[in-house]
Amino acid sequence: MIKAEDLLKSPPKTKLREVTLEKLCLAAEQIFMKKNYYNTSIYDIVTEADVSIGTFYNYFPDKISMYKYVVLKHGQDIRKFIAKGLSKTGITDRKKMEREGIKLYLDYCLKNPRVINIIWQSHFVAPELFIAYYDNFGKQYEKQLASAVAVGEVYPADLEVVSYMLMGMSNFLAIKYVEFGDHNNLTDERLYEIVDQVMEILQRGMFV
Amino acid sequence: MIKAEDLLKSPPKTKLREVTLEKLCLAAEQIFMKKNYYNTSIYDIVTEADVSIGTFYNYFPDKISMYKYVVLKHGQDIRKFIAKGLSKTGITDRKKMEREGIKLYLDYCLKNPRVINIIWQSHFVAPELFIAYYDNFGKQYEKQLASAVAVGEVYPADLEVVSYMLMGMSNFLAIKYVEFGDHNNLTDERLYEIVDQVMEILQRGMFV
DNA sequence: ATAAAAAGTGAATAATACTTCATTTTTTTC
DNA sequence: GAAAAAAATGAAGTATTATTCACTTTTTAT
Repeated sequence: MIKAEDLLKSPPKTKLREVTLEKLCLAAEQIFMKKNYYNTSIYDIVTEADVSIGTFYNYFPDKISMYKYVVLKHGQDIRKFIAKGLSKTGITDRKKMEREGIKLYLDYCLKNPRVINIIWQSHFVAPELFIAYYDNFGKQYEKQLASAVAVGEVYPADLEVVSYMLMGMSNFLAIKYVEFGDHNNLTDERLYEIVDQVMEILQRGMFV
Repeated sequence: MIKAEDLLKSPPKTKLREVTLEKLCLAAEQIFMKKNYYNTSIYDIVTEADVSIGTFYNYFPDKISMYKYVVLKHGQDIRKFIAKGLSKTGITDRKKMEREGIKLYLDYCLKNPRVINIIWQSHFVAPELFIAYYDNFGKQYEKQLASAVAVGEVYPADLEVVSYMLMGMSNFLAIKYVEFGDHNNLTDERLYEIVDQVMEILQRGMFV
């Protein structure tokens, strides 16, 4: 299993090294998202980060390693955001949790409008990361669903299929309403309406 | 609205021009899928197509136009495949149609294992195509759902949300079972099991 | 058969960008 | 505060590749 830290030329031990690494990452994130991996030059990154080209190679062995580093970090970020958001509410009812989870996911995408883009890029910049990302997400989903089934809150089913269904739904809704549309126009009420729609179908199905 | 034909340097009027164009497209499709847009050089394409570099520029003004051409053609292909497959069955019941539609979509992805890949690439190679593709697909979905609502086969709902939910599901299942897994190991029975799982949830929901 | 039009060719051009490394600057240590 | 270690620098090397264009070959039309 690939770890973000293994992609660095050496682990940041000093304060300065930490600061510069952070500058580089923020810049890379920014530009990888705005343009894309292949249209982003190292010159672009170091210019935005306000360091020299040599410095870049002081931290990462090559361009692809830096990209992977950023993607892995971002994945951690989303998961943390949702996990924290969920635990804060104290909800245990699975249906309410699902609702809140979808809401939190869309929220995150709204606050970081291009985050899906950067993760989706990995689909063909570094496919193994893409697979690992959704595998991971999916497995966690499955686990939670399994315990919900155990206490009779969710119908027994092939939970792998169910988790990919749910991930697909959330992802496409995020793409539609955050990326396609003008996400500044997406009010909180509208977001709740969308989530409610989804929940209604997950509750009683779509066919009469 | 961008049309595939407008991307050609001139419309193929002679037989020879049609043949060479087809050779180029097949080669490009092949390689764009195996590698990706940015890792594919024009030299790669013309070598596979067994023509010269000059010939390439005889047909397309540049690399991006050729890519767009291939994506647009592929989009037409999928839609035709599903529409034809559906009309052949003669089904009118919306639930059965949905089932068959999802099955056909996964079938298409199985037969063209990297087709999602090439369309998803457009997400950041040519975002306007990506948006148009799903917009189009989604609108058609909506229309069909609307008539199903009219005859009382589907619950009234925000059909835009519903169609993106359905597209997201299908896409992610295709990715999971066609791309991630070893798609040669995916039997027809397993495919039907997956579709049945989906339908069960769309029928009665997932929450007890 | 011949002239004109269409199609094909590939060497040369031009531009971009990844990466290296010898040197300089800054920070830390004693 | 001097020596050593860490970090930063950016010009130069190397490589790739999209695109052009003057020329050749093939096809079509008369």
